[in-house]
Amino acid sequence: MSHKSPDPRVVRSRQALLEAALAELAEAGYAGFSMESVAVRAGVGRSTLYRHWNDRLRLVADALEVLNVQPARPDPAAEVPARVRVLQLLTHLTDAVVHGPVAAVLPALVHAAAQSDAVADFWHGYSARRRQALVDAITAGVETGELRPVDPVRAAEALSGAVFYRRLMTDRPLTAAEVPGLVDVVLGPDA
Amino acid sequence: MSHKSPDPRVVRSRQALLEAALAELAEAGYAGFSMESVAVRAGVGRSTLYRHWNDRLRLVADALEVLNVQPARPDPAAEVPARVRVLQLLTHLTDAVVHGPVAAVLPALVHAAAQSDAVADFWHGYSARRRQALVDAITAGVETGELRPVDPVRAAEALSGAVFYRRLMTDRPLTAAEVPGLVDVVLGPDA
Amino acid sequence: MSHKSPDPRVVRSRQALLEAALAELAEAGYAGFSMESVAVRAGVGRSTLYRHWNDRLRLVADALEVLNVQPARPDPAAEVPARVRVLQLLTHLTDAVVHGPVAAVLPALVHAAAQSDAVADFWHGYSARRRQALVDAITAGVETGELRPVDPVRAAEALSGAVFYRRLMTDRPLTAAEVPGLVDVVLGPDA
Amino acid sequence: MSHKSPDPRVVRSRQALLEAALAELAEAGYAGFSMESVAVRAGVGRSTLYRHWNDRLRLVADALEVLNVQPARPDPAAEVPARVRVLQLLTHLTDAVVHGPVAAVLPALVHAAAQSDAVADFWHGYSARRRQALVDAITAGVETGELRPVDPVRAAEALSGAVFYRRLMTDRPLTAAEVPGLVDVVLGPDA
DNA sequence: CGCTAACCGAGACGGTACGTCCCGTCTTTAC
DNA sequence: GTAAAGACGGGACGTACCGTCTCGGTTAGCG
Repeated sequence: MSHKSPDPRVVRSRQALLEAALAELAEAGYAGFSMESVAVRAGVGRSTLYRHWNDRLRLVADALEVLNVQPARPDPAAEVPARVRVLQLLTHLTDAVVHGPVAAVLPALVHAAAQSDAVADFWHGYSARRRQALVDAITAGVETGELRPVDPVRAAEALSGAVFYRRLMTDRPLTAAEVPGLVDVVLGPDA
Repeated sequence: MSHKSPDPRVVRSRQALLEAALAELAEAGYAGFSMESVAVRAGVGRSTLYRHWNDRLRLVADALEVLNVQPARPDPAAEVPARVRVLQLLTHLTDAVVHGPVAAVLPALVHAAAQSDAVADFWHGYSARRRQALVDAITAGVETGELRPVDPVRAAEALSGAVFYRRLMTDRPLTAAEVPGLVDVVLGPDA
Repeated sequence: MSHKSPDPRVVRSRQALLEAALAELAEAGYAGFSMESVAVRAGVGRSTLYRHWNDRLRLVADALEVLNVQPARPDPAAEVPARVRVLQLLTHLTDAVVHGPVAAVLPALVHAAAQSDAVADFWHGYSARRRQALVDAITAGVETGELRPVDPVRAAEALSGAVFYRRLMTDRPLTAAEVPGLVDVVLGPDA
Repeated sequence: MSHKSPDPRVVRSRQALLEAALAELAEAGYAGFSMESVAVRAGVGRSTLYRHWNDRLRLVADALEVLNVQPARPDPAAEVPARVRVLQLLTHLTDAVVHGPVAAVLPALVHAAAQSDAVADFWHGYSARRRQALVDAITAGVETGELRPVDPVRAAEALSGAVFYRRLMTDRPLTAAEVPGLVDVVLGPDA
């Protein structure tokens, strides 16, 4: 059971590089993303960068893992109504998709995922986890009869989809004010 | 009365370059899009390419215009039920998003639109037109009472959004078989 | 026996181009000499330039012909002493090699002559004519006994050579004040 | 006491590039001198060339340093008569100017010196050193009374000048057979 | 506590693509 | 019918990064 304790220098370098990569991604976009800049930004030799990631897309994927923080699971005792929970989640997504750290990188991510399996894995997993929270909330609402009996998976896709659609295929991303109307359409109007 | 007929050489070059640019975009994505490759692909001198477009993004935008073909408006006399019309449109989109000519450039397009206003204009306009057909169909259905009274715009976004969502944020694009289920969720189950 | 009367436009173009070529040569040197610039300078289409000269070196050579004006032959009745005549010629050369129109072009000419037979022909001929005046003067002086019995050809080469040597192989071209000293060395001191 | 030992790769590249530059200069002249060709000739990446010299003229100047080898000073004990020494030097020059390594680059050198101070410094220095040997020999001869009392500097210029003149301004460079005649003219006939 | 192995930065290396400039040839249009 | 305009393929320019590599210099942790 040898605990290969990691060299602290390695830890330091990796950390600095991941942060630098994220910053570079946000600033320069995915096109325009330069390994050189990342290394400089991190105050690290270019060779050190390549020692840890010889694939720029893996670097990007790893850097994005840091964003991979789930919105807190609801306190099961909190007994929030399903519809409210859905509104919370969607409002959060609506915001994240415009102002969050992922926002800056979103179009690049969509593109990169089409080029690299590693990025695709990350991105699909990330999306799946986000979506799952929505599915759970809808499922709960359907089970308690609070919501009409929709297919929760399909409904979650429609709801999330609308948010991303407005962000990526139109010039006006969804606003918080429009979220209730969206929920009405998919889950039925508030009783 | 001068007809300023354009130099045929110019016509030939422009055409070849636009086609090449589209092919390059589909194959290499937006990052990885190389002016050099486009010129070679078009069998045209590199300087000729730069003579016509010294901005890669304008080239991409111009190249995409070729995709800008309207789906035929429905024959108003055809009297197709609204739900069927929606299913037709969505099934077509589901397919287009995976196999159509746009499919190949879709992720690149999303990325490029984030970099260039010209590309964004094209892409948003293109999406808006597609969406409008859906909005029209839903509106008609709601007016005749055939569909439940949803906000047609929101509904169209949810439906289109789901299709793009599955294409870009998951590893399993929506299949034709899943379309009816999706429509059930948003427009209510078939009576 | 038709006298192909020359198109006046052609005359005009040729003239403008030759002047422009000379100016360009003086300004940009032989390296840096651009056909494009010459055409622009002459206010003439680039194709017009190539119609008349498809070889840049021929253009240069032709442009230089304009400089090919002989210093006036001495009035034979003027009876200038040979030594004075030599001093006149050398002083003129000393000046021409620094301030004259040829001066600007001199190093380029030497170089170009090594690359192009056409330029070499011009340049060698030009030099020969200049030198001949010197040879004639020296020959006359030797014949009259005014100068010591030197080989006039060799002497002319030594005198001219010294002037060019100082211009091209040192950073201090020969000055007018140094000319008499030079003549002393080659033709013997003034009696 | 750090010996900052130079990277052997750098040494190798620089050496190869300098040789290639000289060869290119000899072959293509100064105009026609192509950085690209130099890199190819040296079997070195183009970027490596630019890493070391981003200025073509500095490259040329550096490349010429290799020619900068002094002709052996005469053995002072050798007691060669001044006239013989002069003949030796001039014959050597006559040959060097046609067949030597400098010969190949001579016209290019004259031109390049007019463009670049660095090249000019090299070239003028090089010429000065060559000339000095001649000046020394003549001075010695004048002091011993072996030669008539000429200005040694002027005489050296006339002698060297004649050699270069014949090489650069005529189509028949001076031959060894003509050297004695030249010396006769400048230093007086052999007693 | 000193040695060895790893990790480090610096940066050279051969490349590729960039966007610009000019080449010399050519076609088209205007006078 | 000639000239001007300018498109064409081509090639070199000098720059920026790429990903690989060699180089000494440090630093860590094991023995």
